Amino acid sequence: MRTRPYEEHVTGGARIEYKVFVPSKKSAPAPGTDRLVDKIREGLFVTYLRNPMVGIDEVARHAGVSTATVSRALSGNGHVSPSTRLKVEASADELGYVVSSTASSLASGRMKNIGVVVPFLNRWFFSSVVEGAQKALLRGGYDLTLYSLTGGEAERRSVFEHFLLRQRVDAVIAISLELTEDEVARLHALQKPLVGIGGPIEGVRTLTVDDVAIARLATEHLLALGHTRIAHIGGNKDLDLDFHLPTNRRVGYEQALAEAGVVPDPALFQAADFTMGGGYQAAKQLLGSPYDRPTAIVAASDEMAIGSILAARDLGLVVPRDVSVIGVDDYDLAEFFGLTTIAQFPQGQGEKAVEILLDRLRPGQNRLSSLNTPMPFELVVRSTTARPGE
Amino acid sequence: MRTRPYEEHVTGGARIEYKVFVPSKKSAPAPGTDRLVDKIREGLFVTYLRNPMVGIDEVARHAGVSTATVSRALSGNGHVSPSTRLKVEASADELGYVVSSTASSLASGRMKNIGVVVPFLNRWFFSSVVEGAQKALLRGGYDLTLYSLTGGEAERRSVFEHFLLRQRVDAVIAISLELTEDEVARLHALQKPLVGIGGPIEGVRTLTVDDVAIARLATEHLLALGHTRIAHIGGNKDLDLDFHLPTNRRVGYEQALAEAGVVPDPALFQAADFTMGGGYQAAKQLLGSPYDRPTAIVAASDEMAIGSILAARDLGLVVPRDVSVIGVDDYDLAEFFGLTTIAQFPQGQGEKAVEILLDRLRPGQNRLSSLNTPMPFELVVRSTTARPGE
DNA sequence: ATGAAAGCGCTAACAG
DNA sequence: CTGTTAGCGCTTTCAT
Repeated sequence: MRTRPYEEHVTGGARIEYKVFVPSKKSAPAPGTDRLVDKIREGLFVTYLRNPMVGIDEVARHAGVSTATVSRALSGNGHVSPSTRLKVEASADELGYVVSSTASSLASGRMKNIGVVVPFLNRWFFSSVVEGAQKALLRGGYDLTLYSLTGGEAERRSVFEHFLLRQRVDAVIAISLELTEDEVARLHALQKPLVGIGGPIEGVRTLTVDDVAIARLATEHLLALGHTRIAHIGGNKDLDLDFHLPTNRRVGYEQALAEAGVVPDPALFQAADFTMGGGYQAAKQLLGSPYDRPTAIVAASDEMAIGSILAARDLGLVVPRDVSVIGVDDYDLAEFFGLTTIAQFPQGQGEKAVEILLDRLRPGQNRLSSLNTPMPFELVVRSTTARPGE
Repeated sequence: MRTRPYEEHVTGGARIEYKVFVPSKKSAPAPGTDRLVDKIREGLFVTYLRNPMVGIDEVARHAGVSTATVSRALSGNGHVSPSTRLKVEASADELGYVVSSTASSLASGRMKNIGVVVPFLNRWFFSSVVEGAQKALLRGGYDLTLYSLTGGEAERRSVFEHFLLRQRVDAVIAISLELTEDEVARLHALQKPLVGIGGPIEGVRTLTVDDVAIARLATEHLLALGHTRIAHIGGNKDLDLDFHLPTNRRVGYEQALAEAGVVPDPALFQAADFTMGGGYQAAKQLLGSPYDRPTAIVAASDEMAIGSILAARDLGLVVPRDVSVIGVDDYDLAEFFGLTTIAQFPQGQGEKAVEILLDRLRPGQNRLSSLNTPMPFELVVRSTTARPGE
């Protein structure tokens, strides 16, 4: 960018002369004159319209110090006397100086930016994690660059072979991604911290919920209420995106039964796809039998649980009188349906991941801690579970 | 970054010597040896583990040309003979060269990154728009930096006063944000293209759906089926985040009625908060009256429409026999509930916004086109609407 | 079509 | 605690 003319990037076609922002007190604003352009004419924006073009040297000159001091004062790296710091901050403020992140990054090697990779964005769990991460990053002054792998294999490759390698990010968070060895290798080659959420990845620091324990807790809740014919709606194996989540939840369910001395009945298991529609179908199947039907259902996700509730209603069964239902997630609609569930805290997971990363990024803090950090979960009892009818 | 030691950033605590990646064919891999570390030892990764540290000059030397030529060949800016281009590309590939985005940005002024600002991420509409934008950006080689304003006023200010000004983005997409004049001014001061999705912002190029027309279409569908007692569940005024969306949809509803010679009955309007729970309450209210109850409901969102369906069921009414329901959005669960709705295409909106922006960013293409681009919508007839009972 | 060289705007040794 | 200065790794003019 040598001689890029100042006018080239004017937005929206409305050219505004930022340089003429001097309050013109003489002409009192006509009443009702509150359109943007008028306000600008009135100079009302003069205090906060900053010119992104002022550089560190102008600030230095204005404050009567060297650029190095300005850098130190504004970034907090290195020692500056309180008085100089104040001077510099005042100058920067007055001139509307904002550091150029590219220049800063090139010189320092820090990007103040982290990459977040998700399989989809359009699902409650993922968008919640991202939201949590975003919030935590903002607090730390970091940007979040999002990579959603929705577009299939080609897109995925492009992200891992290109985008993540551009030296754009200080670290990477991979959410619910079963990374291939190839991808892990690339990420390691980046020499940047990496944390996964959702399932152990070999050689990667990961946040996981204990899916076995979750399912066990859900089942135990039902057992404690007196149920013994407890069905389970879980996942089919080919739901690859979440590790062994379906399997683990099934194991937890069976463990709880076993501990209570109940023999799991294979007829009481149904596989579904973690959606409401899937849960609906599965539940219809389960609840169809009028004699030997289960008195309770443990669904591996809230969406499937809600589907089950709707299926029960359509069969003329009353929840929880005729059948109790418990889910996992505590998602958006769980409360509306009064669903008893095991809450996970995806926002918290996002925040935690960021916390770990920023900690790692802080110089000197090279603690490696454990490779696997367990995340909390919690039984939330609402109104879809009760003691079984006599 | 002067003397940052190479080892400082090793990930996950597992130090791997990338330099020893020479295939050691002699020792045949022991059967079953497919752990990552072993594969690395076997040199299997040698072809695609790229060293992010190789610079443009190494490539230049390797290809026997100047760095300028490498830059031109790889970026596509400026002319390079086909043969040299090939040579350069081969060298880059072989050495695993990836341009440093910071250096490139600093020199060129282009960031290859655009900022996307959303009020929430955790809602179907927003995450869908973002997903669409992401996909389109990836195709164009751009990164997406996400700013979710979930955290309230302070966070919002921080984004507009700080993050967006760091010269990080080439352009900004603001989704469903009623920007203050202050914020618009700041964004304009950035001198970067800006497009809004969801509602006209003064002086900003915007993509909007015609909410009046949408509601009219929905209402006309019901009218055409023979309904005349048509209720509307809309929004209360203080749903500020979406411009005059609630009002506009109500206007469209009333227009359609008027055109059909039906006088809108104020008793047939209910305000709700666009959620399922809100729609449920509102519909109970509407459908509670046994005599004069509406035969159809136009809900301003699918979630409220689904709430209405559930309310109808709970009142013992059958949809669509006793009451027809139509929504707006065509969101996730619409299909499961068989909901007739007016589809919007949020992904398409995201893609379109990106398209406009990238077009603007292309040198020479300073066409300003219209300030307001209408987005498509479409009636999707499913099974919650039918002719009214006799 | 290609090369030489001057920056882009900042940071961090190093010296004082 | 502060200033001087040498880069960070590219892009782009200008000259050839």
